[in-house]
Amino acid sequence: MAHQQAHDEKLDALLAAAARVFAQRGYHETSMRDLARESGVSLSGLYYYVKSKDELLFLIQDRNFAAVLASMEEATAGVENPVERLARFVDNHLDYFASHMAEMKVLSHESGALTGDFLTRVNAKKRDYTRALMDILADVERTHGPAHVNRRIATYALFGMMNWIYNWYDPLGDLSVEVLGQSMCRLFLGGYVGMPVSDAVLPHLTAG
Amino acid sequence: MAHQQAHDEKLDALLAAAARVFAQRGYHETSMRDLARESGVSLSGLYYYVKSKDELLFLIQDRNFAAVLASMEEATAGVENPVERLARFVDNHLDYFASHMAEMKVLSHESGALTGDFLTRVNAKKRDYTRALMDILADVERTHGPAHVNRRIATYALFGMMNWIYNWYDPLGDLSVEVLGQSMCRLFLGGYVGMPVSDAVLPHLTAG
DNA sequence: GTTCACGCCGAACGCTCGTTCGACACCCTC
DNA sequence: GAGGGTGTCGAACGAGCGTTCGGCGTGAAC
Repeated sequence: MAHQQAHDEKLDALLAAAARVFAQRGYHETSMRDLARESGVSLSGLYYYVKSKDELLFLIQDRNFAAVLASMEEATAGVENPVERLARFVDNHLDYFASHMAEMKVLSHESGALTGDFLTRVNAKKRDYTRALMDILADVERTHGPAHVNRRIATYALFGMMNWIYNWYDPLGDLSVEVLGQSMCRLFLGGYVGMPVSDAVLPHLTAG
Repeated sequence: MAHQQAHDEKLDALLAAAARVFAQRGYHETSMRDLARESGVSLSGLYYYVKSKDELLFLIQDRNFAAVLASMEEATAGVENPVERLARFVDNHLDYFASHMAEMKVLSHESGALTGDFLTRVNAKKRDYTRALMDILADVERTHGPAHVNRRIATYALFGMMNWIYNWYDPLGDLSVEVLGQSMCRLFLGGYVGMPVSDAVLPHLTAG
């Protein structure tokens, strides 16, 4: 139905605008009046698309988490080599991050702003995503010798270096997201299992 | 003068209580009434110690940044070996972080909430601190072979894995801050200059 | 015994917040 | 052309916000 599609498109645009403002000013500092002004809709008009400000934040977080999860599963599907699986995970994460900077900043920075059912549902996705990386690390250990550091610490350290980029990285600057991904893979793998990554051991990074 | 000292002590207690609440609820979600309730002072009584809510946040950030900066300078003073300097930097950072979890979460999470002069002053300290780590990395490169990744990326990656801990680390859990520091040093050095850190190359970590 | 700064407070001000409500124009269906 | 769902709006509500102000008790200074 055309109605439904137009409705969804407008909601998407609204969420995108909201994410932009949330990323810039922060969730709690942003008023519904700000969002109305920025998205070209009246204050009360917002409530036709969204039940509350909370739900707005939830929709941004839930949709983007779902997208990065799906994208990650597609990127790693069928890849047998654990190191390459890891590289694809990292690449996918940074790639999505860089091309949805505002949304991902909201995801990383405002994760504590949700409550109740909304929080539970987003946390479930977060748990799945974290688990996926941890499983890859377990595979890497199996094939590339013992880990030099605790797996849980390694997992969160890797997420830390990736997610922190919203504090400093400029997608339009001179550092490409490919270099970023390759760098973090090297940094991580070299320390985690002592892998010498100075040479081209990550073929897919150059192959596209 | 005894008056001044008592005043300062009360201000310190107030800042500590405020940092605790800010860390839990966030800066903007916390009202001055919340702080009054939590610190046992009346709402208007707060304004005897502090000019505004903004200044309260600034004082928390500025004082703790100054403390971690001074502590870092003391920890690295006189240490010649670049790798050990790096290890001490990391240890100091994580140590201060773990023992001032609330304050450091405020520092990491609410860095964008300041404006104007307050922002400028905190950013200056942040720049100094970042520069200090970058200089250590330059020394490490000089003595331990060429870097495998861009120095700027490496710097922020290391800060990322360290600062991210406020999202997952429990100082009272079974992971000690010593293990945390050692792990992140290994992780970083192994990937940055290909240093094999599986054996005890970081003497001070076990020596205290 | 008066003075005065200090530490602290209750009450209030003006403002902004998220949300609701009733209404209006539009367009498709019959 | 009547009816009803869809999309949008201005105006208003009650609540909570950061901040201010006048005043009160206390203890040291003279």
